[in-house]
Amino acid sequence: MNSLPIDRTELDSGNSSLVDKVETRIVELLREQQFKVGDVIPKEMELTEMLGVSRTVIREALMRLKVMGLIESKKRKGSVITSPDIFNVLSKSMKPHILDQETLKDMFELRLALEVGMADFIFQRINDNDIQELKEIVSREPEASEEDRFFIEHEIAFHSKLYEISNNQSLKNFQKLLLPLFDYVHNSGLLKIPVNSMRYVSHKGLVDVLENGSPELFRNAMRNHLENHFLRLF
Amino acid sequence: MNSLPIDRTELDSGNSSLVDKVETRIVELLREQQFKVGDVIPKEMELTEMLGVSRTVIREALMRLKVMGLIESKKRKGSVITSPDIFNVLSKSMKPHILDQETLKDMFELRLALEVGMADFIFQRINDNDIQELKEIVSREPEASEEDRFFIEHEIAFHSKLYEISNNQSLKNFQKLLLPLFDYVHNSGLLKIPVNSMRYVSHKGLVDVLENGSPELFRNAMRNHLENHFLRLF
DNA sequence: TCTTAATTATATGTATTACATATTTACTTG
DNA sequence: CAAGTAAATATGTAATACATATAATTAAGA
Repeated sequence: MNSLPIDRTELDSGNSSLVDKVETRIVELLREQQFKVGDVIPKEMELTEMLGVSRTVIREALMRLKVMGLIESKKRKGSVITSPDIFNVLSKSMKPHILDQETLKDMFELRLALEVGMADFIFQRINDNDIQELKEIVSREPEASEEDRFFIEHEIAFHSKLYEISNNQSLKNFQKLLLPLFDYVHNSGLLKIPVNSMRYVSHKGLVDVLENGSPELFRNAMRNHLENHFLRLF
Repeated sequence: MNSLPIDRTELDSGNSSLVDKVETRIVELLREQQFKVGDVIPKEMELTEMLGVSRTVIREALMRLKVMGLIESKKRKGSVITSPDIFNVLSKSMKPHILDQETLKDMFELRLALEVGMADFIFQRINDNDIQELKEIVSREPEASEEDRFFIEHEIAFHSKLYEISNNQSLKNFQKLLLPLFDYVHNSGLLKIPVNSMRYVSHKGLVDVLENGSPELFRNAMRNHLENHFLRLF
């Protein structure tokens, strides 16, 4: 394996540092050479020689790839290509206290859109066991207007199960990622109208639709179930 | 500003390196001290003293925060807190040639769910100008079954406008992020049935619903419009 | 011969030091 | 007082040394 040294002339530069270039170059390299998940990439020292920069720079570039989830490094073994768990990556920058309000609101909306829109996947993949589980979850729910904290827990349990049924790992991860944001958004005063725990369509109602209805009916039911959230936004 | 040195005892360790701990500690610090967007954080040398580790380690930790978009660093000035553009962060790890097939499929599904689910936001925020623009886009579309490349461009133009109407920046960024994936997925042989450019509901049909219909009708129309994509998945 | 324990080699992880570079601040000089 | 120049400062890059974990190999023991 071979490669030309990094071009240090400041043609494009002004904003791109040496590490920037090296990072880009390494990613190019990995693609050119058709590296696949599981392959070990060249050692740090090999890269320093190939690109003609110090190990410090190589390490910072590799560190970035690591943070992005593109590689994992192990002592003695070197670094290997990994398929990034992109939502895990995202979760790293999801610090509610740092995200600006607009983004928080955006994410909140995104969640609502997803839950309404994933009806077809749920219907395609749901089985009798899932229905049973959902019924059990519903049966364990307390009567309306109990402990707030308690209420939210059951809310999460139910909706998490739906994500699970979707059998879409990225979607599941996305939800896990969004959960911590909700508390924050709920308490941030970001939404206009205070929360109203009365729901137009209950969890039980949703299960009924899942059992006997259609994706179309479910979308509408879910939309109604989330009515309060939508109202708070508009 | 003050802080105890990092605890180097390998209590939890086994997986967490020194940089891991330092990274966590710095984020804690920023939260404890209520740092807000725009604030400059302590200099690298201050941090080395505060935490009792080398500048190398501090730099690697800061580098991570930089990659996550939590800070930006400028020479002489130091590092300042920034509100992360989370989808820009995400785009960094979105290398289609590295993502595994399952994730690609997941993302494809995620897009479909979003477009069906965002009906309420579109309806809430659409205005007459938007309708006009959409009509113009539709009027510029070629007859069915023309150049494939051409067809896709118009497809993108139309759907991008919908995201725009949603007035949700994160959603827009998300779409921009997903676009490059589609070519890849389309050509990857990942989906079962070949693409069929015939659509059950046309773009013109969608605009009609936007003008005279309801969110509910629009969800169904969009679901039908995307029928081929759903079919290819199931 | 096979299993297990000790040894070694290797690549990443951490530390230290030095110098480069950009940019703000302060100073000098006309 | 303005303009240009020098100093100070914090990040960026480099080089080197040692620490540490672990894969690979070899040696020991059953």
